[in-house]
Amino acid sequence: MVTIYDIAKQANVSAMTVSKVINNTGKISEKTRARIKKIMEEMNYVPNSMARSLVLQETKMLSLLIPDITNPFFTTVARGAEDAAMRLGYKLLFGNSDESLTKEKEYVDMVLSTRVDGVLFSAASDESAPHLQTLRTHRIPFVLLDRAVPGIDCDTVSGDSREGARKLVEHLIGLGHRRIAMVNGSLAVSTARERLAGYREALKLSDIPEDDSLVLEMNYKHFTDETALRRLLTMPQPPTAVFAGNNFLAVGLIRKLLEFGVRVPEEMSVVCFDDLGASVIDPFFTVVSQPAYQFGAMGIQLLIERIKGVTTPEWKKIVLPSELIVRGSSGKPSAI
Amino acid sequence: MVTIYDIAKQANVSAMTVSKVINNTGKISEKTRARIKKIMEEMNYVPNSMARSLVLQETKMLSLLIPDITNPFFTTVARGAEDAAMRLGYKLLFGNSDESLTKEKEYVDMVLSTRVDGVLFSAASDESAPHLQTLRTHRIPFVLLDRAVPGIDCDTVSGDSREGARKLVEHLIGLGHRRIAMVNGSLAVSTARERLAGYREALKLSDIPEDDSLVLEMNYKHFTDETALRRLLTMPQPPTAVFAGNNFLAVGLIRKLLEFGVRVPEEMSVVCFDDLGASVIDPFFTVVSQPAYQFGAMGIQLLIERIKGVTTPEWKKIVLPSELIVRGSSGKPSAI
DNA sequence: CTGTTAGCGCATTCAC
DNA sequence: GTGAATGCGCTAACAG
Repeated sequence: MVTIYDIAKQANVSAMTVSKVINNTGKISEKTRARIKKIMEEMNYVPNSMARSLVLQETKMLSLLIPDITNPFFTTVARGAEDAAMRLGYKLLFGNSDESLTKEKEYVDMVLSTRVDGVLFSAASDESAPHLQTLRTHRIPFVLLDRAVPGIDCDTVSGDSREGARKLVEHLIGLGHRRIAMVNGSLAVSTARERLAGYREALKLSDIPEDDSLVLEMNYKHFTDETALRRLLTMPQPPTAVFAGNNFLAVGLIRKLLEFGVRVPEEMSVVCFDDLGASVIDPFFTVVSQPAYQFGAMGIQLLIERIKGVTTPEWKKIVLPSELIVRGSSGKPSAI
Repeated sequence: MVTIYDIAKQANVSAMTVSKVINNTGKISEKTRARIKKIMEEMNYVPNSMARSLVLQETKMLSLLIPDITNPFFTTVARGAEDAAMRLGYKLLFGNSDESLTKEKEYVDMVLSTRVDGVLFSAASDESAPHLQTLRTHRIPFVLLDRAVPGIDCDTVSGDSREGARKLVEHLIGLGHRRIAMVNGSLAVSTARERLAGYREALKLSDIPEDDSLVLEMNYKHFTDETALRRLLTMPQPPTAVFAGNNFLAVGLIRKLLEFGVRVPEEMSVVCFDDLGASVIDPFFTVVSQPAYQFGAMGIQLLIERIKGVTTPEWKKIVLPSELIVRGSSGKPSAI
C-alpha cells in the first residue's frame, strides 16, 4: 500500500507537506503542490480512511438500517438516503434487519465498532428501544425513520399514518362500505398502531360501530394468517372492504382472495398504505402513497445537521405528507 | 470513547492483557479474564474496528456493488450476499451504481479508501473494465457478479443468459410464433449480448430467418423507446411475441402495450428474464427465473475463499442454473 | 512556506 | 501469565 511517506520520499518533502496537499490545508507553493499531486497520481495513491478516521475521530460514514430490503418502499428510501449522503460527502453503510430484533442487535454492534458518525434508523419494533439506548450511551446520533419508538425522544422523519389511514377508510366509507376489515402489521410497530387508530377514527366519525373481529394482526412482511381471512369471509355479515396496513399485506391478501375466488373490487374492495414500485404492470391498488425517496433524503439531511450541531437542540419531528391515490382496487359495495 | 487503556486502568492490568482477552490469544488466568470481561461490560466497551484494521491490515468488510437497487433481482442478490457475509464474519458495504459509470467510479474510489477486503461487483457495463483494473492495481480481490466484463479475467458468479434466452424463445417457437421481437438492454452489458445470442441461436435452430428490425436496444432500467415499439407494431408483418431482456423492460413494454390497446397474450406474447418479486399480485410473466439469492450468497463465499487464499489459483467460474416458468403472458399466436 | 513531534486505538514481538 | 516497546497511516499543533 502506498502511503504519504512513499509520496513524500519521492517528492523530497516531508509527509506533512503531502498531507497538506491532500487536504488543501495550510500554505503550499503551487510548484510543490503540483509536483506532489503528479506523484500521487503516478503512484496510485489513495488515502487510507481508517487512519484518517482514527485521528480525526470521525468516519464520514453514516448507516441506514431498514427492516425489509425487498420492500420497494424501503429501497426507495435507500436511494434517497444514498443520494443525499453522497451529495453531502458521506458514505452509507446499509443494513437490513429483516424485521428481526436479533439481526437488528447484531447490526447495532457492528455500527458501534465501525464508529459511524450517525445512524438513520427504521426500527423493527417497539422492542428496539434498548438498541437505541445503546446508540445513545455511545453518543452516536440517530434519526428515527418512518417508525416511532415509545420511550425514545429524538429526531424523526415519518409520515402521518393516522391521517393516511383515515383518508383511506373514509374513501371506502364514501363509496358506501360499512363493514370494513383491517389487515395490519404487528401492533408492536408504531405505524401499525397509528394506522389502526386512523381506521377507528374514520369509523367513529361516520358512526359506524367498531367490530374487533374485523381487525387482523399479522406482520408487515407477509400475509400469514389464511384461516383468519377465511373466518372473515364466512362471517354472518362479512366485510365488503379491507384496509391493508401496508403494500405487502395487500398483495398477500389479494392473492388469497383470488385463490378463494373473491373478485376485487366487485366483491371486495382493497386499499393499502404505500405503493408497490416499478415491478407492477398495472397499478391497481388504491393507496395512500408516501414520498419514500424524501424520507431517505430528509432523514440523512437531518442526521447530518444533528451531527454537525448546526440545528436547534430540540428534536425535530419532520412529518411528510401522504397522498390518496384512487385506483381500481376499490369500488362500491355490491348491492346483494 | 472507552479504550482498552481505560479498561486496563480499571482492572489494574496493562492494555496488552485486555487486548489478549478480547482476542482470546495468549495465556491469561481465568480470574483476570473474567474480571476484565466484567469491566468491559460495565464500561460498555466496544472495540474500535478502525484501529484494529489499521494494524491488522484487514477490515473484515466486503462491498457489494449493484447496478439497480430498485430491481427485485438485485435486492434479492443483496439479501443473499448480506446473509452470507454476516455468517462468515464480514460486514457488507452496499453500493448502488444506478447503471451509471460515473457513480460506479465514485464508488470504487470510496471502496479503495475504505480498504475493504474484497468487492462483489456487478458491472454497469463493459466500460467498467478500468474500474476493475483499478481494483486489481490495488490488489483488492473481486468477484464479478451476473455480468462479465471483456478483458477482465477473474472469479465469476453468473447465470447462463444464452441458454436462458434460448429456452424462452424456443418456448415461443413451440407455441407457434415465427415473428419474435426482442427488447434488450444495452449491448454494452454482457448479459444483453448473451441473451441476444441465445435469441438468435433459437431462431436459427428452427430455421426462422433473422430480422434485425425486430431487435430493439434500450437499457435494463427502463423501457425508453416508445416510437421503436410503435414502429414494430405497424410493420407489414408485426411480431406476435416479444422477448424482453429483463423484468423491468417487460413491465415497461407491457404497460405500453396496454396503452396501445394490444392484449397480452391474445395479440402479443411477452416473456422475459428474471422474476418480479413479492410486489406482484398475480405472477403473470412467463420468465426464466434465476436464483438471485444464491448469486449473492455464492458470490460472497467465493470472494472470501479468494481473500483467504484457500482456493485454487485458477479463476472459478460459477454458473447457476435458470428455470423456465411458463405463465399467462405467453400463448399461441392469434390465427389472423 | 515546510518540517518535527506526538498521538488516535490497537496488536505483534519479545522480554520478564 | 503479564507487560513495555513499537508501529499501522494519518493529521493537529506548533516550530522553524
